[in-house]
Amino acid sequence: MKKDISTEEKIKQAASKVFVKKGLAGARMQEIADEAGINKAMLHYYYRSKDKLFHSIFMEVVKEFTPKIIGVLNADLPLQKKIERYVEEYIGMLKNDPAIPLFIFNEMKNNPKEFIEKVGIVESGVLDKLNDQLIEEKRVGNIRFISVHEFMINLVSLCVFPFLAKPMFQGIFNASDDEFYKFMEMRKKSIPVFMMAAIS
Amino acid sequence: MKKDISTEEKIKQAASKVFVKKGLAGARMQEIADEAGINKAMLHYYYRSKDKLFHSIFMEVVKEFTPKIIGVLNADLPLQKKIERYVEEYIGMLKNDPAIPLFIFNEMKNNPKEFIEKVGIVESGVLDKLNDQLIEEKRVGNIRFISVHEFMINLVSLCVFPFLAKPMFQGIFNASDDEFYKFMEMRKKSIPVFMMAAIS
DNA sequence: GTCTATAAAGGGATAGAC
DNA sequence: GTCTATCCCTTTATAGAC
Repeated sequence: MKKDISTEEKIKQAASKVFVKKGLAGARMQEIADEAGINKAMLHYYYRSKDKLFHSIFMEVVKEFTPKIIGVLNADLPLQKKIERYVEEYIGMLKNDPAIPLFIFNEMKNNPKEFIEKVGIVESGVLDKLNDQLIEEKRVGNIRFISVHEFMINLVSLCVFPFLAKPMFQGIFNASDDEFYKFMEMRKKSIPVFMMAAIS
Repeated sequence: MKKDISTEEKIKQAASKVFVKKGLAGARMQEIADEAGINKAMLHYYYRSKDKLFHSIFMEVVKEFTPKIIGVLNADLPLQKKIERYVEEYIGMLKNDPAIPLFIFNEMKNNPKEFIEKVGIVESGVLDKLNDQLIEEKRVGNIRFISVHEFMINLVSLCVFPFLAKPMFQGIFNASDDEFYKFMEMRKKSIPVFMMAAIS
């Protein structure tokens, strides 16, 4: 931990690291304090309880993570380019933080209501532009019909699932981290091909 | 809890339910005891520790779950039928136990080595038959080339990911359990279509 | 704001009666 | 085998000095 950043920032970084790795129930305040290079009492001084600290971190992670996921969807790009950029960015981001999806899905499962209330619906309009685009491409005969929901869940599935299954994947194929990331690098190319073929 | 089953069986059922829901770190021995309708001491009488109980349950869940996943792969079926049956069975199974994938991926992340040692590699031959089939279909021109690894991870992604993301999905689209399962029922049809188009 | 020391609660594990 | 009572370590949280 660098000395030139504020204590609160040190706590945030440390807590984020430990919570993402261990989850709420598995994390220890002592471990977070150690990771931050401070002592436990400071954690309670800045955030009154473990729950509050967790909640704060969780929101921060989610809010940093979700906008990146939907940004490209509204870009003014032809469908194929949009898919390519989306996959490229999404997988690139996950290579830096491979544990985030499992973290989010877990804690969302443990507390679905709060999540929805606090993070709020990703405004229901985000898929509108993409929806129009799919309809238009279908009209001119470039693709067959597919609902925007199915399209999105398939696209996200193909990008994210391997990261969720990373330990199993590496176990079964006896693959190192390097090999796994090389595989995902390949998928930046193969997923768009797969997607385009699937809807053409 | 029924009275006509053995205590050990009651413990297994209760522990399985609680561990799958809460994970190892989040589960409480007291909660398992309550769920089983017995007291904590009995848990230690049958399984010396929480870790041992968890380990036993985890192995049981994995061993019951994985064979079903690979069974169809070696069936003697044309590719399309094989995909259809696979998707049908996999999604059908997950509708009964939607929390299993997250449970397995979580605890595998927490202890990847042990998992590999104990569960063992899903023998490296399981994909051979499917691999041959993909090569043959490519040779006769029915499909384009796709490695058996990509094929499998894509197929599994499309089936499993929605269950991992279930809470988020339901939150974003404000969907009830019924609606979610209806959506997955549709996917039993749409995934095979999507897959076949993607590789043709 | 930051520390040490300690309280208070939680939760896994065991002893011992029946 | 099953229970109650209890031990005792772990972990969260607070008090109080500096």
